[in-house]
Amino acid sequence: MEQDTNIPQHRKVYEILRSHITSGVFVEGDLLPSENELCTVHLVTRPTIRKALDRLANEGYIVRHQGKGSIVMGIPKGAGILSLTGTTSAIGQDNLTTHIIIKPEIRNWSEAFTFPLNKLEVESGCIYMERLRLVNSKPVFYDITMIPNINLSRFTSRNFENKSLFDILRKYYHIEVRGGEQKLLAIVADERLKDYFKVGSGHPVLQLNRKIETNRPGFSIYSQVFCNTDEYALYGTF
Amino acid sequence: MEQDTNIPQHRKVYEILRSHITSGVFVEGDLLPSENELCTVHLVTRPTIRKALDRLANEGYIVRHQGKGSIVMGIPKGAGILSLTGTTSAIGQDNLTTHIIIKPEIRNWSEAFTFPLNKLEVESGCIYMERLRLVNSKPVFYDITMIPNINLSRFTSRNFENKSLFDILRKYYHIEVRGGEQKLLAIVADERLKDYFKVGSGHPVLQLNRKIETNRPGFSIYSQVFCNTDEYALYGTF
DNA sequence: TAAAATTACTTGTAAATACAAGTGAAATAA
DNA sequence: TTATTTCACTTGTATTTACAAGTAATTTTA
Repeated sequence: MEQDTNIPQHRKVYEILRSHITSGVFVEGDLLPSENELCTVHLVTRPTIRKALDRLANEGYIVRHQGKGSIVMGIPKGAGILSLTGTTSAIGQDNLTTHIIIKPEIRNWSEAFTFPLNKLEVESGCIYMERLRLVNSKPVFYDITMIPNINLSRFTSRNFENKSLFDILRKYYHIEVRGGEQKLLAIVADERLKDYFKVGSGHPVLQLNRKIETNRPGFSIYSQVFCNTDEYALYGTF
Repeated sequence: MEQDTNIPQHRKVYEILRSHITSGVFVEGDLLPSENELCTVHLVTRPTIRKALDRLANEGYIVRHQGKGSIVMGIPKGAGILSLTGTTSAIGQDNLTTHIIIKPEIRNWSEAFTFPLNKLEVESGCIYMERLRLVNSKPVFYDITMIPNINLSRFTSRNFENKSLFDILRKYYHIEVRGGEQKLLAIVADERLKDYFKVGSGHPVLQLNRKIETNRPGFSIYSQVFCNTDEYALYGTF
């Protein structure tokens, strides 16, 4: 199964400390054991410990202070909608309701919001859906999602009303987001958006085209999000 | 001038190699000199060289292959304006020209684009500047930058025409971007933006308010960027 | 009592050394 | 000629050692 050997020590220490932070053994503000303490605990030398801490610091789990120690920062915040997690976590799930405009259905496609598709993606077709997201009962997001129809059994019959698409992909299909590309524009609302957002002519709308890459090689999710930023600006950290 | 001493060796090597990549001494696909060669050139030992290369690899300037060497990847695409590095690297420096609308000057401030300021920031005042960025001779970005006037000697007399603000902060003041927050909206161009972007009434414009945190605790850079996305969408990876 | 110095920690930098492991070309053997 | 082996070179991991520099509590001194 897992080959303990072959995995470098600094990596093991990193994984252990990281899990201790994500699981709450250490919480924000805590002081990590000193490097020398970690040395004796993990039976390695300081450069090895420091390599593990380097990575944790780089990823934002800890902040190090000369003379004081390593301070735990907790799980690093994502970049909200502008980064990994999708619209749901950008707002806070409480006030977000979802209306399915077009239920997940299988369609043909040849390109996805200006992103080119590879041969397998084109041949497989896509699962297409449209959703309107309301924040405090006001329509704010209108999004079109296209997912290659590769190895996603029973996907179209699932319920997306109150669940995050990404949660479902992770839980049932072991698909996790790794990164992606996005293009951002400001446009004026067309007839459809005027209707959905209940706004007048010439209303500015933020458009976001995204290609979201996953841990499955060659499997990307494509989405186009329109956002009425009148009351809610798109917020993110980086 | 700047104190050579005090700057760690691995940092100096990093800066040198980085500048060699960004300035085109090494181009994409090139093989960097081997670690041992770099040792003899820079008169340091391998761990020091490796620390510099670690950072270059981490930031995407190079990719390392055991047994082969370090391959130059060029200037990392990064998340462009949506992430760390600012507008300059979002487009590719070649086609970007900068017009200074308001030269860096010291002003009073009490808030920064809806971001609240702490007491020290308010008391210190800010360095204020406005710039218009042209991509292929067309005005695309209009940005207002406000930097707390804390320990930035001779800052207002520096030249920002063709240099990245962040490069200057890093090189001369050892200030590095660590992360930040941003708010994104779509608006319609006001009189000023219509004038700068040479667009008509009702033209949609993307507005980006950012608070950019640095390695100096409590020292943040605030910027407001307006972007005409007619021809150039804001592009980023994550 | 209050300021200053000491001290015992912490992380930061750097060298010297050793071996493991991957790569690719040159030398060797079939 | 072709397949194999060897070898020189690359980066990866890890230890040991040493000192610098920042922090904070303690001790000393005024």
